[in-house]
Amino acid sequence: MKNPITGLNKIFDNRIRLGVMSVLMVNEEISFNDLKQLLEVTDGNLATHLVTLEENAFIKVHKGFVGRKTNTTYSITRQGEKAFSEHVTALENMIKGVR
Amino acid sequence: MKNPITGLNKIFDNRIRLGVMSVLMVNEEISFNDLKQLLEVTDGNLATHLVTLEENAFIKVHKGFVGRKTNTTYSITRQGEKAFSEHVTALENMIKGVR
DNA sequence: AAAAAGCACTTTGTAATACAAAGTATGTGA
DNA sequence: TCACATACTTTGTATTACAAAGTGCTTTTT
Repeated sequence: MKNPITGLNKIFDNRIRLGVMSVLMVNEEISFNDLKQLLEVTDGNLATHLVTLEENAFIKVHKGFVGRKTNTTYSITRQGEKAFSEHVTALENMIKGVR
Repeated sequence: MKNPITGLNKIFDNRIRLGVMSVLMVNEEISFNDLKQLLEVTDGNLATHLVTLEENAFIKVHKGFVGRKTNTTYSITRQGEKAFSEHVTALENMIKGVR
């Protein structure tokens, strides 16, 4: 028998970071506020998790405007896609064993 | 768009507890030592995670012997199967979005 | 023009969590 | 008897997560 949790990325152990990444896999970009509402987190908490993801080069930030209001959006990077995809593969392999 | 991380069980956010559960989904029972080697954790750390799972009634403990040596084994409970299965379903739903 | 509000943070403080290492109880093999 | 194994428990520390409050900038409201 093999260790079922090898290949899981520690960054994605956290559910909020997991949520951010899975949203960004299917949305080209999403705003700070939309993310906040979608994941139901406080802004400070979301901000720190976004910093973690950015420090790992998994996401990138775009500061822009909608009309005259500031609007920061986030998108996934190549590395982010790769890392998340590998994490999901590891999850799939784990699940394969149990289902 | 819906929150992709609803339905995830917080107990299974931790990778070691996730590993224990996924092992117990496919093995009727496993010994403390085998788990320890499989998941590559220290005994103290494993013990605390096993306590957490037991407190949540997700696993149960059997103290026995192999020959004359003590041998503690763990198995999954009905509730444990249900909770883990729901967690995996939530993961699958999340993955469905991204794959 | 002043006040209030929105956005996207940053800072601060605290609570929870994770973990290694050391200690313990019980029993075994040499 | 002495060292070793099992399965913990205890202790201490480091890391993490989080809410709440504060900040700087801009816009909208009055």
